Amino acid sequence: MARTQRTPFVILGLLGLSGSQPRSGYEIRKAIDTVISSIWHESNGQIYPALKSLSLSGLIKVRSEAKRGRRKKLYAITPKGRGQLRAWLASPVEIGRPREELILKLFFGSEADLPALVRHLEAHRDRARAGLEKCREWEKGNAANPIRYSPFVQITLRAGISLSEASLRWAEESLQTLAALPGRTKP
Amino acid sequence: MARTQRTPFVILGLLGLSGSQPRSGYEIRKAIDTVISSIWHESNGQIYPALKSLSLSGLIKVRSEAKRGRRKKLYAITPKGRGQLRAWLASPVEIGRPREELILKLFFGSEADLPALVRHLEAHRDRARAGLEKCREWEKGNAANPIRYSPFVQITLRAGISLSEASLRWAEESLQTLAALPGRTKP
DNA sequence: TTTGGCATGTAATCCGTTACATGATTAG
DNA sequence: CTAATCATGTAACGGATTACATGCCAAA
Repeated sequence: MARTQRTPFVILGLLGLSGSQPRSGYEIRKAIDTVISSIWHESNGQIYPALKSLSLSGLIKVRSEAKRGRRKKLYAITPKGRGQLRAWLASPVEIGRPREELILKLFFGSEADLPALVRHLEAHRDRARAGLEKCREWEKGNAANPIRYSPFVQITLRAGISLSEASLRWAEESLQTLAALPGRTKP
Repeated sequence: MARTQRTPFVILGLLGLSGSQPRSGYEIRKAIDTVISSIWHESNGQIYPALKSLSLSGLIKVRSEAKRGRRKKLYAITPKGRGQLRAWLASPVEIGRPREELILKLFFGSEADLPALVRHLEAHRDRARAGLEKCREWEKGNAANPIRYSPFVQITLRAGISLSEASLRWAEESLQTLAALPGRTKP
């Protein structure tokens, strides 16, 4: 079998966050796409089936609600679900196999045209910059707020900052290397 | 459809490397598992079917060889294949959706037990250290060698070093943060 | 009235891994 | 002799994305 499915645990994790009320599938999707968007991604085709199977296993429980005709299913984590979540959180992190397309394209760079590689690196640099900016704002917002993030969330934030910074520096440095290559006129 | 398949291009890239003679599927597999192991991964179930379809499309050509009874198929890139490779190398890098299991587990850290999180971070730190060491040795070997790596390969090396370093620093820093948490006795 | 956000879902399809099958050769 | 390495492949399965289907509500 391939990697064990992680979608259910992301859902359990979000529903288990302290001080979180029951959420609908739609809200779970939104939460993934906003608060943990730079850490994790899930599509509808994963979320809704997972919600169904989690209910069936008794790890979450549903409460249907009709808010002015608009149907809505609110899910909450059960004690059993919280147990499973804790077990997963304690289980070893599964290491993903590397698939670094940018690095691979650079590795084959001798066969490629330079302007394209430059474009790739510029795009990467811009993404790193944007990511870094986002993390820094987050951190600043946290520092200003009397209610601080948990140390755990701060650790994830620091990861984003550290890695974005490294990524950004590397991209800038590499762009300079490419610019200095023979056959390129200096700007 | 999902992401466009990249296996064929990895194969084309390896076969297209300047100064590379025809290789067998087995050798391609080995090359992936050694020289680009920290960048890319492929399994047999991907490689052999890809070789077949690449031959059928005329992007690579086969030459069967029987070396003392042991059958062996040697593949070489064709001009058409090189064209496709160049086109792919120039096409925008497809951004993978984030799936950072370690970061996610830390994010949900309030629900987890601390010793487990510490184990996760230690494992991560060790991996980062090992990766960094490997990159540094590579770089040292290169500096000592009169025939230097291409600037492109050096760029990928620098990426490995930069990111491993950042990863390592972050892990060490985070372990200290966790160690200082209430409920933990200082070592 | 039409656009966009809320809301739930399913089906097709594909990428990729695991696991297995098969067999020759070489080093210990 | 037997274990490891060389060597080529296939089948089953599962995880994940895309794309589509459906419908309500509010605001422009």
